[in-house]
Amino acid sequence: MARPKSEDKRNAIMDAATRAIVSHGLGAPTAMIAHEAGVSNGALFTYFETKSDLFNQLYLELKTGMAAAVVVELPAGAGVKQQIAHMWSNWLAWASAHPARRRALAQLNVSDEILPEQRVAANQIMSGLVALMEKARANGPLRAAPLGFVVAIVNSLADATIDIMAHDPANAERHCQTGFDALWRVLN
Amino acid sequence: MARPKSEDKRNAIMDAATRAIVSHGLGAPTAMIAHEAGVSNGALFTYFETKSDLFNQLYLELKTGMAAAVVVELPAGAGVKQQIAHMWSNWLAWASAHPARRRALAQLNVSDEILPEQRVAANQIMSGLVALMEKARANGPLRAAPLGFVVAIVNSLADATIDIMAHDPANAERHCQTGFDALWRVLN
DNA sequence: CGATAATGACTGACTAGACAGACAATTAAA
DNA sequence: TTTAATTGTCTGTCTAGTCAGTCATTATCG
Repeated sequence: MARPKSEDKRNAIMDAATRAIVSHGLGAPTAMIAHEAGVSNGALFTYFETKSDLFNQLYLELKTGMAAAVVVELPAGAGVKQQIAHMWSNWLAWASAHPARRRALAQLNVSDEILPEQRVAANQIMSGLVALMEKARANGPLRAAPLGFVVAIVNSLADATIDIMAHDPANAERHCQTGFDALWRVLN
Repeated sequence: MARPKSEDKRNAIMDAATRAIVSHGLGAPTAMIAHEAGVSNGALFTYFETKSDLFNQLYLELKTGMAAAVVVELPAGAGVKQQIAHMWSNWLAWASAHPARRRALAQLNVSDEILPEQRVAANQIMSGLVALMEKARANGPLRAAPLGFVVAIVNSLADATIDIMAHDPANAERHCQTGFDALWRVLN
């Protein structure tokens, strides 16, 4: 197999792309990303066919990482409210710990660079979470609403909460709680 | 004196920019915008110093238009809940009537092309609305939260509702109501 | 009221720079 | 020695913004 590709370098490129997107948007030059990753311009294209390909893979990877973080130590036996609270806390903790990843993901989310099939794949990764939301709203006022609507609402509440936490970290804990209370009022 | 600038052309450029942003993001070439507006490449730069300037003015104009639409026929004497409901209905009606404007505004909102002073100006335009939200949450569970958090939550709920309405127009009326109910549960 | 001068909007070809991706040469693993 | 990763230069393309020249409009004259 001759010289193997290095997982480290791939990760370095991913990280560099994340940072470059935060600071320069999706217009960030590939040369900048490569340089930031400590890799030559050309090497980037041995790991990713095109810039668009890089962004699509990054999108999926960020989303996967986020989904994994959200379900960490989820109390399987606990009630729905407790599970949702746990998920909420994990989610916001992830966003606080990785602000760059979260912001890059937000940019990729609204971009038309991301192929529909990648979005579908990303949604499947979140399926466990979606099932949880499905349970949470089953007997509440949103029981008749489309599931997609519920997911969108939860997402947007999380985004708003994450924003205020990032903006006022001193009261992050309180904002997290406030956000959850609001979420629970919406669902029940 | 001499040939006056045409308000029509300015509007044509704004409209073209709106459409171009929706279809090609903020990377839409100025040449495309000019062409779409039926105006020469150079003329665009007699109306707007730079591309960034165009986007900043467009941002402010879209936001102003939205704010104006939201307060149309606001029942001054009515209770807070009724006023909020009216505002909500106006807001979503505006978004349904002008999907391109709404999507372009969303893109501009998350862009770093928009100068902070423009954001401040935009917020001042929305001040009447913000005052209304302030009243609505005054005795509810969010009474201790920062006003910015409340605004962000309302915004995000509106966005989620607008999305589902756009995606499933047949049930738009019902989704609008569901969204408002959720909003009211959050505020009270 | 013509005629002409002054103004500045308008045109579209042009430029300078940036960028994605290709490639020939080099290096390192197998 | 073979294979493939890696390098950094190179190229063709694209784009924001410029500019010399044109043309519509208004102001000011005799």
